[in-house]
Amino acid sequence: MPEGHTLFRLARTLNEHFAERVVSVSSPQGRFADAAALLDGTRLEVAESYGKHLFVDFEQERRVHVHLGLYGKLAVHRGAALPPVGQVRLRLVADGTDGRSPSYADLRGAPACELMTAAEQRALLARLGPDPLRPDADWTRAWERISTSRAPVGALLMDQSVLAGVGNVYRAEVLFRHRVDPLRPGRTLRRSQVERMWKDLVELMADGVRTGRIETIHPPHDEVGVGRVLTADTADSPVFVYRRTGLPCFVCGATVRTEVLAARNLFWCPRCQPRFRSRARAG
DNA sequence: GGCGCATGCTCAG
DNA sequence: TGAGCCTGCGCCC
Repeated sequence: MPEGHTLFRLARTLNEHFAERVVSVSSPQGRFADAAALLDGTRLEVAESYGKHLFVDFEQERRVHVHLGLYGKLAVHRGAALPPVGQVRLRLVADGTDGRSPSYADLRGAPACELMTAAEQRALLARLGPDPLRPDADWTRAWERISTSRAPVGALLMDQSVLAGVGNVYRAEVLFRHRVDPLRPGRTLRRSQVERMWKDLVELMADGVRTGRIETIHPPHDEVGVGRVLTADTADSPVFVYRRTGLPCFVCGATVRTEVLAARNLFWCPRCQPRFRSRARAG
């Protein structure tokens, strides 16, 4: 599931296998062949993620930018490299002649796999909002965007320039956990509410890094599920509303709904997240 | 086996 | 707004 926690784990795994090692770099599929030839036989220094972006730094200030998009995959394996299967855009191999365990990694299906200069990387990072997985993240930058936007909060949470790393699953789940109407305009939210949602995302995404899965139900109930008690067996679902269209809400029993918002399927409970109405003004 | 959809994002129009 | 990327999965046959 390539939301931010997946990229964070991938960077960590790449470092465990390849950091500070001389690697063979190739592009069996051919679409990254020129860049691969440039990097081949050089030292991979470190991998790092920002939001849903992955950067792999090589010696001589060379770095590869990878974005997995909806269905890109990066598989890392221990052991000697097997012949590539399918369309392998990028392959990294550490053959073990350095005395460490041999490893290899294959990248498939990614919309972005490219060499990037330091200036290009800075420009890309400058477009990203705070990433809940980064300890130095400043959530008030997200608040500044949300509090001044008429756009629905359900669209703002998916906007990587507002928050980096949040995808469709975390969007739906955090809105449910805080009983927020996804269509509510950003600027009608209170600062304290956005702060609570941010802190919840920090914990939920850190859990995602630990487990490798998005699990937003912590039975029998948790403080942020905002003091609510589960009224149904949730054993078959790790989440409250994501992809549960037509099924009963675990808290109130109402039917979970779906609607397209910002070109993506949005899931919510119409009773737990009632439609926001701006306060009528006396006049 | 075929089909359609999916955790994302960019670009053309 | 729609196509594109071109993988993996669940579902249906």
